[in-house]
Amino acid sequence: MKLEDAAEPLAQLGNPTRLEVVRYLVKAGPSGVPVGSIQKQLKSPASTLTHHLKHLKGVGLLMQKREKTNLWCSINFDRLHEVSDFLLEECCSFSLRESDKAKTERDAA
Amino acid sequence: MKLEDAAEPLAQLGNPTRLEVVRYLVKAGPSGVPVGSIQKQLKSPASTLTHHLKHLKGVGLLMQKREKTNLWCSINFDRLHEVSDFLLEECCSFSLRESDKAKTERDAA
DNA sequence: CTATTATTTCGATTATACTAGAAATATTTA
DNA sequence: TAAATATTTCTAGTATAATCGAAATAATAG
Repeated sequence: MKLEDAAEPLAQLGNPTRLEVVRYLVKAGPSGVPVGSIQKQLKSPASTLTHHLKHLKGVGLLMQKREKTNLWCSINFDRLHEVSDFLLEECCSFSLRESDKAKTERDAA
Repeated sequence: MKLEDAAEPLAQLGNPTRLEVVRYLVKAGPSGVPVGSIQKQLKSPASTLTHHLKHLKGVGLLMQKREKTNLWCSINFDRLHEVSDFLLEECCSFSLRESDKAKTERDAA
């Protein structure tokens, strides 16, 4: 995953309300929950919630599927994984290099 | 790490310029680099960069240490790890529960 | 003390994000 | 078709963020 592609999802996850939505959807699992359930859970006005869901959908973190009157929302686990992987690569890339350096130093001694 | 504590660092990482700063600092390792090096690398105006560094410092992702005329910046690896761990917990928590559910279903059969 | 280099603060501009009520739309049920 | 429920769009106010030049400050070297 490229930096430019990681920045947007990270920014979206950086909003407390949206992060709560994500946490709630992760707990809900692949089947997801209707918008209304999220609304009740977060006690958020419907229009505000719609706004946030649009953002999450926009960066591919959210999937939606209509069934009867309800719109079911679920997390795109793959996408969320990509983002966390990106961060993990970023913050662990030095540790790896450090190990190499340590090895190099041992070899030199 | 609590959701409220994760949202702010995530938001800061969500800015492309700051994410580049972070990536550059990760590559630089624990010793870090002076502000001026980041400035040259990113070709960012000094005042803009200062602004972004202040943000990263504000959420504990950046550490600074003066030495002669230079101000050396380095990543707080622990903090960055905390953030990526938070995301990882979020996106993996279901997989775990799914395994449990699958086991439960097998047991029931 | 002066000059030099590094970095920050100030200030102003412009852009983007958050919030939420009211009205509109969509979908199902009676 | 009418009523009920779920969700979205519209709209607008308010707040926060990004940008960067110019001037100010900090730290050292000569």
